[in-house]
Amino acid sequence: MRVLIVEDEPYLAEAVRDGLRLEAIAADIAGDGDSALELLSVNSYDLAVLDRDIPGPSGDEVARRIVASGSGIPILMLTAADRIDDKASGFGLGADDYLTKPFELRELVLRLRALDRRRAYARPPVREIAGLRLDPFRREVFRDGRYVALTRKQFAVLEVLVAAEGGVVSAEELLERAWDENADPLTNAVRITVSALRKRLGEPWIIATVPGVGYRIDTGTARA
Amino acid sequence: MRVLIVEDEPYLAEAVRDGLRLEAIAADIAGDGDSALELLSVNSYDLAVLDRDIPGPSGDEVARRIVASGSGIPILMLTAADRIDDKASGFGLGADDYLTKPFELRELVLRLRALDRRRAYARPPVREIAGLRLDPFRREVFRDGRYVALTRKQFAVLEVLVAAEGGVVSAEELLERAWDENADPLTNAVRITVSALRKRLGEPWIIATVPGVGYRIDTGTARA
DNA sequence: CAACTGCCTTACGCATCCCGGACGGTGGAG
DNA sequence: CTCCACCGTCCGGGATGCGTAAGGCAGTTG
Repeated sequence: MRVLIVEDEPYLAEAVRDGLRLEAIAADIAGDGDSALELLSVNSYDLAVLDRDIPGPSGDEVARRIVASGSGIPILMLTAADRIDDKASGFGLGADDYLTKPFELRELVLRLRALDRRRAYARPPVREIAGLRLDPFRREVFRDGRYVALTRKQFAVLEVLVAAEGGVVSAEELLERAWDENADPLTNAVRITVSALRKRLGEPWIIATVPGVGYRIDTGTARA
Repeated sequence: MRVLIVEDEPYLAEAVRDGLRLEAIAADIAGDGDSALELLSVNSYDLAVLDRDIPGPSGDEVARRIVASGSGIPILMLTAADRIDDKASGFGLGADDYLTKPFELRELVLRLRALDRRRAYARPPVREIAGLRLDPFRREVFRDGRYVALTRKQFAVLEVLVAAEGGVVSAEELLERAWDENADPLTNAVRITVSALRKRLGEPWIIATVPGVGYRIDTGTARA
């Protein structure tokens, strides 16, 4: 489990990190909103712990960005006790849990584990590959962070391709997985759907054709 | 915050009560198991502090009853130091925390506050998502802070959708959860209710249709 | 009993999706 | 160069699924 801690007070942040380390939870620290957003874009985290009151973009703003990114990373908000009335707005921004300072490290760990479990069990994993993010639970697809509306068949086909993690999938296999049993083997439905998919997902094209074999998600490794 | 103290030694009980009062925590005292159960049935408490060794029904028995009542009131157990080996059994009976005598008042307060926070988290009576606030207990719904009157069915459906936290819920699943067993599988009651819900909740529409799949709360991640 | 509300079935309009057919483009083999 | 296999894309009709209006039935209230 890997966590991003966004907290502007170094002493507190490091104390939390050290505590989490004992629980085998890896944690990175961002001291302000900008570095938080940068770290989020570079690394992949399972959870985010956000102090609301930080330099640069506020904790609220960072939370909004995380939610909008569609990554589905759960957020635990930290706030000073005297601002507890902000609780509603915190949840409204997409925070999944809330903790008021001062808090016990033990409790933080419990909540983080709870959030991680909830994410892991309740939701099918969000798959990411080559700038493509596919959320089976919400049935949403993002290309480079932008939402892409897909039809049912298009989503089904893309789901199979993404599940293959860049491996080649034959037209027959696509037919078998994304269509029901009684599909005409010599249909060109696959070609049409793939064509539509490419168009919807925009350029650069992310679905590569392997002549005579099938299709695969282009992860860029094959490009010169 | 209101706490029930179950402790047969009057001096200790009152010392604790006075100490808690300074922390703005209201406390009632029960000297034995029977009066504890009576007070629990009459008043509503946020927490219970139980001495294991009391006259009448034991602390263990009282704890069992509290858990069985389904009220979800967290329990902090007190025990003499020489019986610390009972710790496991105490937790087994549903105690949420544990303290051995003698203890410092300061520590008791800290633990009570922690328990109260955890309770607030463990069963959030109010769910919030995307500007929607839903109170299952009072059967009330607010959209952006404004009250919205809903019928029973409408509320039930919205409850399921909100519980899914933005995930897609199929019409079948809605039927299964918001209607009783004998629902016609090919009814369009769901569509009618969703339609009415959308109208009641006003614009912008907060329930999105995922064609061929189901419905979900629109958290806004799909726009922008 | 009358009026009302909540709830569901029937029915219909409408948008969208899906796929067969046809056509054009491309690259390799002869 | 010509042929051919394979692939991408446009078009149009049929099918599907969704939204909503209208009416009836049951339970509740005054």
